[in-house]
Amino acid sequence: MRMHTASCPHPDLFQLAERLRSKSRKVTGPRQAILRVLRAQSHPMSNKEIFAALPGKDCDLATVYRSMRLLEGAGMVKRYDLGDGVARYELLREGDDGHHHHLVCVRCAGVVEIDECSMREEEERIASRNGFKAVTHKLEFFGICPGCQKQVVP
Amino acid sequence: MRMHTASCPHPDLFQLAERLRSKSRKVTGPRQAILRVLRAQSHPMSNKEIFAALPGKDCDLATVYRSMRLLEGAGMVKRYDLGDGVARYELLREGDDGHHHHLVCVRCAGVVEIDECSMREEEERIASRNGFKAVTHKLEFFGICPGCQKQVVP
DNA sequence: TAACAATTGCAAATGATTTGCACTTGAATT
DNA sequence: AATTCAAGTGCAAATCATTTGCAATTGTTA
Repeated sequence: MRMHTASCPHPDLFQLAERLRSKSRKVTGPRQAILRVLRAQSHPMSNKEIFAALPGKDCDLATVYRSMRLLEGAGMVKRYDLGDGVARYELLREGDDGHHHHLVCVRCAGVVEIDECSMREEEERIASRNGFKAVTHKLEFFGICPGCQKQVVP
Repeated sequence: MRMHTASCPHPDLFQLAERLRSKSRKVTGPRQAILRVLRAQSHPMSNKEIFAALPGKDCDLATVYRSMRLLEGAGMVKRYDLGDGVARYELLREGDDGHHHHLVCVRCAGVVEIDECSMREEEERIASRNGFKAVTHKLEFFGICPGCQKQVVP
């Protein structure tokens, strides 16, 4: 299934490579291949999905795992947890913190990107009410998508 | 670390046992022990934590896992995902769907229960905007608790 | 109290993710 | 262009949380 929001312009590969180099990280073949895969998707992808989408067997699955952790640390991708115990990643644009949410279909696992987030006030309220600092949140929505609503289920 | 909100009256063991029997589930030793442990806590507990809190080695860890899944299916506990890949459970009162959120300290992992939830409208908005039905959400907050703010960190 | 499905313990199987280690390979430097 | 070496990689084995097969046990019900 495919449910895209407006295509968002991902950074080009050259820029991505520069971002890596600027952090004294090598721009290796596997990393380029992985970034190319991520650029082609606007939805979160799991390590396995990324691995499977590599055109030639460009690298080992372990390298995908390592690369994603590195890219996350470098602030180039953001990790999301969509409820099944699997990490998923989305490429970030420079300067973007990637804070947004997802609407996941519980039947087909299709994902819709939800760009607005109206939780800032709520965070402040919760922070001050409980004496916490630096309050953030994770929020994901779940439901049944239009396509799956038509499906007959037993 | 301990951060309790007002103590909430958990169902008594007799009532819990009845709820099990009414679903033709056996009220076994391990299950009673597990329910006793859950009753003593008002914060989500992982399977391991529950297992460790069993007074005598009342049962196998696998049995805790199986029991928690059963209790979840029976609507007697609710499962929460607090961001580390570990399932945690809280006992529910009869008729309560247990929908609420948590404020988790990223330093000490202490948990504060957040009882209000102002997301109903947001759910509706997101449902209608995207043609989804039965939209729900998962939301958890993270921050630094008062205690940890005082700690000196390198 | 017999009869039986529901439960349990134990060990082995999963599935996602990480890691040890010896072998490459970018990229900065001669 | 060749040298150098930390960073990166493949592969296999190790972890961690969780599940499952199976034979033995135990609530419940008749």
